[in-house]
Amino acid sequence: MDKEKNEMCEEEIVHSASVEKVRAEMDEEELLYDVAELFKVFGDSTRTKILSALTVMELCVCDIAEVLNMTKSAVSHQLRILRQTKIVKSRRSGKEVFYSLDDEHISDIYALAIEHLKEE
Amino acid sequence: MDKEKNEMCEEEIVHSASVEKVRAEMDEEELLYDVAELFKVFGDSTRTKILSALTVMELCVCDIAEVLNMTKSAVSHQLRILRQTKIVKSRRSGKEVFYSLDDEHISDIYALAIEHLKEE
DNA sequence: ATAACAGTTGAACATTTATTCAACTGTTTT
DNA sequence: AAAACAGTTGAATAAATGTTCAACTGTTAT
Repeated sequence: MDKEKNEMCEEEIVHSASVEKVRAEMDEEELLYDVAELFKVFGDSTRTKILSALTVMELCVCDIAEVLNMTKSAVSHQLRILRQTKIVKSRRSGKEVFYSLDDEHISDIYALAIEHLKEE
Repeated sequence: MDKEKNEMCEEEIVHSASVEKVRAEMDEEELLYDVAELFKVFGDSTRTKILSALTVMELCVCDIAEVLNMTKSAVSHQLRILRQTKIVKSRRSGKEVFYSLDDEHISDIYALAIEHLKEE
């Protein structure tokens, strides 16, 4: 069943040439989903705080919680997301688990955003 | 009222030196909120699709809706977010409103993310 | 003036997601 | 072996967010 007139432009009225050109030249849909997923990870202030802290030095969960003034549980949940996306890595040392940045591309993207925001 | 023992590390056990160093050297909290807000805009596949399409060429709302196979309303809502954050700009031409990329820093960040994802 | 179309907007709805809470694992110390 | 601590995890709750729907504005054509 077709979409209603009110919700979709008529074939004739749409700039068909533009639509076709864009469809041919824009990035693959799958890649664009991945881009969104990647940025989603940075789109939370708890996680940007964790990343900023880890830019300074390696830290255990307890120290991150102390720096952010949050519970270990909340921090751990966010660290799991950062670990799963390969943005941070962890190593155990006795009872403690130390986290550090894993991906340098990520630092570059992060730094570029900071630079952009500071310029305003 | 203090947080419960179970939820916050004891002062003595936390690595106080690390915590102080990180607190002194990490980015300002306000900046980190802004970073998160900026990335949040890229953290949605509808918006990454719109940005990828506008990288190819300027487009009216109707064409974007056609390319993404979405309603004009849904696209317009997302365009508003991109406009408010100064990532895209618009110009009216008759009945149509054309959108294009506004900020080149943004294109750089976007390109860096694409590059990162393509390398894997 | 009226109809038709492009686009916008607010409210409702559905989905996602961050934090809390409680229970759990693993390591060290006594 | 038991207690103590660091960290993890799943379920529940609360908050944020994307899409739909319907009504609206603004422009052009009849």
